[in-house]
Amino acid sequence: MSTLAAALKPRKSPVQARSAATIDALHIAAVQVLTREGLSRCTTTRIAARAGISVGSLYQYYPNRDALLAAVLERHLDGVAGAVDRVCREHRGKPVSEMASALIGAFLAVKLRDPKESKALYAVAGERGGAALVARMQGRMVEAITAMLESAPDARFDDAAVTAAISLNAMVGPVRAFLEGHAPPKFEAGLHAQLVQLLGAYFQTYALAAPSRNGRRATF
Amino acid sequence: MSTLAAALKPRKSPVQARSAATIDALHIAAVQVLTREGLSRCTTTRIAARAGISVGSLYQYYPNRDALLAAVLERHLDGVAGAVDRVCREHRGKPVSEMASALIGAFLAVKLRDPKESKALYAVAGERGGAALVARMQGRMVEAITAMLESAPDARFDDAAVTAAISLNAMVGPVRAFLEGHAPPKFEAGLHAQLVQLLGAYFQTYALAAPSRNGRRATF
DNA sequence: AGTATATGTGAAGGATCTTTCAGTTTTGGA
DNA sequence: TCCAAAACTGAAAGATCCTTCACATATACT
Repeated sequence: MSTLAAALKPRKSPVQARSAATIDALHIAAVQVLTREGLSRCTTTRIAARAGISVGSLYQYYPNRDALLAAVLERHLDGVAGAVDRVCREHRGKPVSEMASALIGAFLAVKLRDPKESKALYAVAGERGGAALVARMQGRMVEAITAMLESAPDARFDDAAVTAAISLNAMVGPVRAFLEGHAPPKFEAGLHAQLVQLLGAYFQTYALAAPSRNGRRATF
Repeated sequence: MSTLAAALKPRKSPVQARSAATIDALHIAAVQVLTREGLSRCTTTRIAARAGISVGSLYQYYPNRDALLAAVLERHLDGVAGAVDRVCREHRGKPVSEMASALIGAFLAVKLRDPKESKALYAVAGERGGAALVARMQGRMVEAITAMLESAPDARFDDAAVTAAISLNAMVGPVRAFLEGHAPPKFEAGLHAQLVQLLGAYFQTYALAAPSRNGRRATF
């Protein structure tokens, strides 16, 4: 384990129920301060105050500010990656159009469950510790999507990993734009449908020629 | 003009050639410090030192740190939006497949011209002043793409603005993932081709039925 | 009840950062 | 050459912020 990684690890684990509640309060407060004040003003003092505890308590569980923020981000990303993992496993062997629809549905569901949290954590994801976490989680998701794609009965991908990475990020882009507030008003209403159309069309590009239907291997 | 907006405006304009050089040096130094130290350690003192000038000079042109960073971001985004504006105007009336290819080519060209700068400025884009700038530029680009899409002879979009916004961000997502380093190794090689395939397929989804070719109105 | 352990407290030291301003140097033109 | 305007300088004041630590309180268990 590198020194840098160690510097972001939690300091000690909760034993009594009381401390678990404290940690929860810290995570919630961190997101709140993040949304209300921004990353630069998201200080340990403010987080602790909002959580209703003292700064000292914060430092019993996290060695520094970044470690706390990283923990909050990790919990969030873990939820997202978990959801993607699950759908991908559940849709192996299904037609690619179903894969697209299911993947998007699951991703949107987790990301939009708590939009404020999702939005706030983008700032953390850009920092030193956050970038590494995001990279790890992206890897996990790409792996899951890749495995799903390779199991498609109606398509063959020459490099499923690349297709998976493109798909994931083609989905991430619009969702992020929506969460961050850049986006025309009618954007939200059509988001799900448009993403399904986008990924659906992309996947069909790799479709195997079907005898009865007029599916075709499109080239651009 | 709001007080907040005024607080991010440059303080005075360069009169002699010397000061224009100083401002350039500041912008370059800001990006360098940003990449080497990260946003939180990207301080006025460090930027000035790297630029080879004193802190006082910095404050003659920008009222505060955020104003400088916003100016750097604005210059960058203006370049990107300008490039997109241009291609979109040049490809009105062309088939959608050409639109997709050209749009992606232009976007990739500006964004990858100086990858370090592009990457570094993501952090700035997330801050208070940056978000507003990004929103403005996104609006400009979406407008340009919308106009282009509506001029397509071989497709009809029921809501071109939404399609434009989705397209833009479906492109932004993967490019950002690449620049930030989350991405499998073979990602870069296929990035351009894959994006063309992605947007091309998406646009074809709105294609008008062509009498001679086997273009079809796909539904998912 | 008594004790060991877990948890919580918050003032204060030390480290940056931001921003100002009184004074110095450079430039362009008379 | 000489001066007024433009540009530059950098030490220092003021404002946070991070983190620690000596001490207080709560909990679980005997």
